[in-house]
Amino acid sequence: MTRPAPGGEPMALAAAHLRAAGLRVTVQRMAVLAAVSESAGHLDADALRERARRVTGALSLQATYNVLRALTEAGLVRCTQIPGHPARYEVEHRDNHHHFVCLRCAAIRDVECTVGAAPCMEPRLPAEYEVREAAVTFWGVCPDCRGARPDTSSM
Amino acid sequence: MTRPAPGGEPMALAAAHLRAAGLRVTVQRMAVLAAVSESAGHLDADALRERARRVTGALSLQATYNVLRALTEAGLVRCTQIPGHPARYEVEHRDNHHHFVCLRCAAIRDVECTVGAAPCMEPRLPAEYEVREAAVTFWGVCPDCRGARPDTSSM
DNA sequence: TCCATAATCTTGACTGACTCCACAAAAGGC
DNA sequence: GCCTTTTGTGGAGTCAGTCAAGATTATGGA
Repeated sequence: MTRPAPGGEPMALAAAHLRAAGLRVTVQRMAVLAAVSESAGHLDADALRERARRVTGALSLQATYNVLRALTEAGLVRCTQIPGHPARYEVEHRDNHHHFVCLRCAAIRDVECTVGAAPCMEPRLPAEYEVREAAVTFWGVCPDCRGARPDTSSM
Repeated sequence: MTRPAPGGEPMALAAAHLRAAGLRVTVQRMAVLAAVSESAGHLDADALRERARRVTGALSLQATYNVLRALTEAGLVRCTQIPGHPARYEVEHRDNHHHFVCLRCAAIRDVECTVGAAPCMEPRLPAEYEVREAAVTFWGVCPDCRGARPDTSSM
């Protein structure tokens, strides 16, 4: 039996990532980062807090937000804000992918870039505008929701 | 002197639009719709309420939200939700344009479609996904902000 | 023109997501 | 191991938006 700590390897990995990013290594940060990594992505702050608590025991909501902001600023985590829903977090892969959001269940699914590596990065704007990022969000209905209820909504 | 009502022609126009959309014509609705039309677009509910109040005198925030929802559902107004900012409204032109958002001052500017009429509408998703809309948001720095402060932020 | 009725507006309380603040706790360099 | 600085905690507060109930008002028919 060689389980060093609750959370095991993901925690060690998280610690390494934190250190590499020049962040202080705390139980809370490891736990939250591990939670983001382990989930398939797209969990909100509260869900991540719940998961992290399995390791830390207690974890304030404030701390969760602090950690997530630190991780986001360090480039370890990507924050996806979908209008009308709490912000969700996923591991930063730097692949510039986009998102499909289900209008019914609000599920999020990653979508590969439609065109090349940085799609739609050539808006028709005067040169003075400095474009740094393009976020594409596809709105629609996911297979699960289509199956459950053919199509009642018209929006 | 033939000024029929405070607000004048825009109000009459708004009334006509409301009637055409099958909505009841109320002072509040005319005032809000006129406010959306007169502004260059991209005002939030509170700003629109302020403008509408010049005509209606009093107007509750709740009524403003009700009216904006009715107008949006009727297809007269388009609601643009930028993560981290209150929802903003503009007249629906059905031209499928997108938005540029300044990271510093949060100003919004319309952007013509990058490719054809419905850009990026071909995400690499299984056929079971029903895509209804694609929203493209460009994040960057507007000319005003670049001029005022060369470039201090790195985000 | 008046009236009945259903849609709309007002007021006030409430929710959810997130932030601010001050103090306590802990990480990491010496 | 000590000390400085960064982090985390708990509680109050903010902001955008919603819910609910009763008062008003637009609209179609008599």
